[in-house]
Amino acid sequence: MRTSQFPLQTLKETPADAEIASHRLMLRAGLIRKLAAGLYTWLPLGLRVMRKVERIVREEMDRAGALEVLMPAVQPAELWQESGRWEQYGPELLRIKDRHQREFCFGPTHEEIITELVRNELQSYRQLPINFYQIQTKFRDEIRPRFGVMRAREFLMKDAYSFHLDQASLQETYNLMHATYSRIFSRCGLDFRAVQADSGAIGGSSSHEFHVMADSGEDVIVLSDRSDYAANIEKAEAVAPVEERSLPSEALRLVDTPDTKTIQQLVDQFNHPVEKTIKTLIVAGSAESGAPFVALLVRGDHELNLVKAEAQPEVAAPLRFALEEEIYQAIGAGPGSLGPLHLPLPCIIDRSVANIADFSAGANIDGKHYFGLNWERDLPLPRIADLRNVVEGDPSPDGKGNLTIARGIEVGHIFQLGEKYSAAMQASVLDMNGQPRTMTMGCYGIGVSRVVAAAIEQKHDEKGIIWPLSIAPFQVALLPMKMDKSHRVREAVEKLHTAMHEAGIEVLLDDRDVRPGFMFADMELIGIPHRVVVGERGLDQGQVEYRGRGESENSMIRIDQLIPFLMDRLSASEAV
RNA sequence: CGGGGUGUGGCGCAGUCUGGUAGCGCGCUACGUUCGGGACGUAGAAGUCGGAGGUUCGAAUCCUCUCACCCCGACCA
Repeated sequence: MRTSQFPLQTLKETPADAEIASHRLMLRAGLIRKLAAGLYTWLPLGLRVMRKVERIVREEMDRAGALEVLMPAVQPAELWQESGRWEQYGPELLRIKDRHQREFCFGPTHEEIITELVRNELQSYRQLPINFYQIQTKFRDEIRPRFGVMRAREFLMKDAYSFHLDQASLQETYNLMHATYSRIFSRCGLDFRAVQADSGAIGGSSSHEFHVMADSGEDVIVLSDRSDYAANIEKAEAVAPVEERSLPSEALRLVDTPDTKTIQQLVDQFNHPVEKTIKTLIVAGSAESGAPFVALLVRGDHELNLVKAEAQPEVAAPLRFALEEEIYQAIGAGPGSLGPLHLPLPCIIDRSVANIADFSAGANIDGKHYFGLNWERDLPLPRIADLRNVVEGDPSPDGKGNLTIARGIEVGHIFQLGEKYSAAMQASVLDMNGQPRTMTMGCYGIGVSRVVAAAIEQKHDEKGIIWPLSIAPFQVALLPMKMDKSHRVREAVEKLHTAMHEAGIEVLLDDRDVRPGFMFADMELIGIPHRVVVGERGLDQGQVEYRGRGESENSMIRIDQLIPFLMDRLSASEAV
């Protein structure tokens, strides 16, 4: 390919509304252009990258025995009503009507559609297990689309759905998909981790997310320093402290704290250790709790884990924090003065809260706190649960090592759906006894367009993108110096271009009439992994210059050795 | 949804407070000089100032409505 025939729509200036590196670079390198909030056009250069990711995904899914299908993007409301999600899904579901006023949605996911297909097409257990996948455009009307294609509304996704007669078969395919995803992201040249994830309301025994490691990632993941334990912080268990709770050593006292509304003020004003403070959070109670509100207690230096909180039977789902007026009405004191003693609400405390002695908490009277509180002396021990986010240094839940915290970009998610959709939509096959059996399902997604952004987020420098070879839009940039003036350079470059082409190398020849610095800057911005410069200087010695995108020094290569040299470089990183 | 902000050639911005008929940089076109790390000169093309209505002799600028986009808010006890 020649740049004269391939628009490099690069920008020298940084677009105003791009906040993170990948978004900026995707715009500057001319990979994408925004049409509207969360909607992007992929330019030729960007599409080449996305197609490469797609191809890797497709090859590995095929290799794992999955079968490609293509389902409609627009889906009838009836199927969503059947699964119950027409009501459950909020405004994120883009609902549309056709000319007959029939309701449809633009699919954010395809469980209903594949289940509808499979219940009609499959009749026998002999046809199971089976795994269908597609690579297709999804639409989710995100509250706040941002970061370019990282969190866009319209995006390209690979989604797969497997169907099984029993859990053992599902587990087998699940494991296969786990391995397949690992191969996919390895082949994409990314530093990633598979982490245990919350399977949410869907249930099921197992769920893993695949994260590309990057400091700008929106997800917090925790890793053990001594084992392969890895989990999303939403899921990571904060294990109970092993040491016994200390015995009470202080007397209970009620203290005037008129200017103490926050934990920080309590710590500062009373020189009180933050580990001996309690945060009392009021959330809406479930029908089961029998109370309008429920109190959740975590240590002052800890954060409530929303997923864990919502999972408590006493807590209403979705989780809702009480408003200030509601707190006054229910307790008679405002936030900032709440605590477990004389609290007229059901109470659940975090494991670490159960373990402190001589602690402080609000007195449920405005402007007053208790100090020297002790469980089982001053008040009974409430129900104990794991409610908090783990923090750096906490013991790993698998008992091996301590936890470290990192950030990641979720690019893949696999989970076991069980019978949620197959039961609701009556998708069954006849088993070996001729009896109908509801199929059990697995579901496996990869955000293809997000992988492109995540790769940039992980691999870039101040000059631009540094593509992993396997997903680079071109493998080699071929840059002639003063081609217009020098017949030798022109001849040499044309010969090399042809030779590379014949060797199957994806080469981009920069035949624009621009100054060298311009070419260098553009090729670095768009991140071509290998660069070959042909100039009079080198030709005098029968040489050309080579430099890898991540390198800072040139190597001189003899012209007749260039193709083998490049082939060597290209195959070195092909191996997985 | 609540709060804040921005809409002016393809991109980045000034001009708006204090009304007088639109400007800068990048990019683009042509020619010339240059050219191994985003060159320079000369000459050009390109904007109903987001939209609608109003005030005024006159509106990018003031008023009303509206649309779009961006940022913040989902831990606070």
